[in-house]
Amino acid sequence: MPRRSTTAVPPPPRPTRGEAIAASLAEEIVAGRLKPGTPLDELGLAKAFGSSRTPVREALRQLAPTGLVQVAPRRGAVVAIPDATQLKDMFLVMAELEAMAAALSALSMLPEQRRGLERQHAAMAAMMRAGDVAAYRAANVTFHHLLYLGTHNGYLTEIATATRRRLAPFRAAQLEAPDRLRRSHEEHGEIVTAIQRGDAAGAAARIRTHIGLTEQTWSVMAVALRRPDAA
Amino acid sequence: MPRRSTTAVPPPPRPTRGEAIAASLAEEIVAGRLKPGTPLDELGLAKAFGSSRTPVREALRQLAPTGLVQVAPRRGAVVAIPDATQLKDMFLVMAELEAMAAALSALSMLPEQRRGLERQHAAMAAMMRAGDVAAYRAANVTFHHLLYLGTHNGYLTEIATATRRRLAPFRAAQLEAPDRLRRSHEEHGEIVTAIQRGDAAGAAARIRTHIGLTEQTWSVMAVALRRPDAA
DNA sequence: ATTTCCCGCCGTGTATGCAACAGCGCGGAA
DNA sequence: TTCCGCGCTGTTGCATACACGGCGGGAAAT
Repeated sequence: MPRRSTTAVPPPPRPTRGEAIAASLAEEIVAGRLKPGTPLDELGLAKAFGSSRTPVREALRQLAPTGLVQVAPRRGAVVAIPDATQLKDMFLVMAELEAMAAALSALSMLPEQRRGLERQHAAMAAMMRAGDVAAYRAANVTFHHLLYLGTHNGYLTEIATATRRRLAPFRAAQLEAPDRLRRSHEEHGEIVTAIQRGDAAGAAARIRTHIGLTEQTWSVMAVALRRPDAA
Repeated sequence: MPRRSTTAVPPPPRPTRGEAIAASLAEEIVAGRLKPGTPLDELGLAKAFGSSRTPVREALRQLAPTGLVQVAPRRGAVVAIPDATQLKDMFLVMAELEAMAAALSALSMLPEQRRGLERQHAAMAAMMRAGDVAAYRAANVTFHHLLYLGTHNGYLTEIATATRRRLAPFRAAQLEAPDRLRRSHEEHGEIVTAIQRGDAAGAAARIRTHIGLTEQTWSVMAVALRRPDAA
C-alpha cells in the first residue's frame, strides 16, 4: 500500500487544504489522468477544488520539487514533461537505488519482512496467471516498496519512492507488453531468492537487470508517447 | 525561430520574491547561521525580508521538501533537526550516490572535465597546505559537484546535490578536525587518479571510503553538536 | 500576403484582512 | 499547595483585492 511517507512524521494530524490538493493532483498525474503538458490553471483548479487560489498555489509549489509539475516563474505550471534524456537519467539512477535497496534488504530484512515479501510475490503470481495487469501493477508498487522498507533506511525509502512516483506516468503502459508480465514476475522471483539467500550482490545485480529491461520495454513505447502536438 | 521552451535549461529569468527568500534561507541554514530547531516565524521573516507573509510562506513550503526545514501543519516551521538515525541513513545513501557518480565519471567524463577536476584538486592542495579551512570547504563543494557533472546525468546531479545540501549543516565543523584536511585531500587524490584511469570500480570504492570517513569524523563531533547550546 | 508593432485581456505575483486553531498563563477548586 | 479548566494572545490557514507581466489578436506598414 503506497502510503505517502515523509521522513519521520508519523501523525499527520489534520492535512491542510493545500496538502490535500497536492495529494489529489499527484494522484491524478501519477495515474495518468492528467497528461504531461497539461497546463494547470490556478483559478481553474481552485474552482475545481472549491477553494481559493491560495491553497492551489501552495500545492503547486509543493509539487514542483517532486518533479511532477514544472513551474515557470511568470508563466504558470504544467504537468511535467521530462525529455528522453531526463527519463534515461532517472531510469539509471532508479536502477541503482533499487540495487542498493535490494542489497541492503538482502542483509538486513527481518524475518517477518522476508515472509511478507514472499507472500507478496506469491500473490502476484496469481495476478500474473490471471493476466490482471491493473492488479499486478498495483501489487508491483507494493513489492518494490517492501524492498525499500527492508533496508530500514528512511532516506533511501524516501528518494526511491519519489523517483518511482516521478517515473510512474511513463511506465503506465509498460506492463501491457505481451510477455512482460510473466518475465517481470520471473525476475522478481530471482530477486526474492537472492534476498532470502542473503546474497546482496546477487540481488543488486538481478534488480539492475530488472529495471534495465523495464526501461527497454518502455523505450519501445516511448516513440508513441513522444509527440503530443505533432498532429 | 520557433519558440523552443526547453524544460530543463535553468537560467531562471527573473527569480520571484518567494524564490529569492527560499534561496536566502537555504543559504543561511546550510551555512549554519540558522541553527537546527530555530523557529521560523512567518511574520518575523516577512519583516526581515521586507515583504509580506505570502512570499515567505511560499519559500517555507518550497524548502520543506528539501528537508532543510520541517513544517508542522498548524504549528509553524523550524529549521530541520534530523535525528541520528536519519543522518546515518543519509550518509549511507550519500556514499552510494557519490560512488555512482564517481564510477560514471570515470567512464564518461570529457577530457576538459578531467582537466577541470585535476585543476580543482591542485587548487585544493594549496588551500590544504595553507590550512585555509573555509576556502577548502567551499572548494570541496565544487570538487564534488564536478564529479556529479562528470556523470552527464542530470537527475543524479540533482539528488546528490540535494542530499549534500541537506547534510551540509551537520558537516560544517567536520573539516576542523586536526588531520582531516590533509587526509581528505589525500583521498581526493586517490579518487581523481582512479577516475583518470577510467577505473570505475576503484573510484567508487575510494569515494565510499572517503564519505565513510567523513561520517565517522562527523560522529565524533556529533556529541558536541547534540547539546542544544548548553554552553 | 506577410511581417511587425501595439494594445487589451488573462493569469500570475504580492499584499492585506479575517477566522480558526494552538499554546499558555491565570484563576479557581480540591 | 497542586491540579484542572478556561479565556487570551499569537500565529497560521485561507480568502480576497490589487498590480505587474506575458501572450495573443488585430491593425497598419511594407
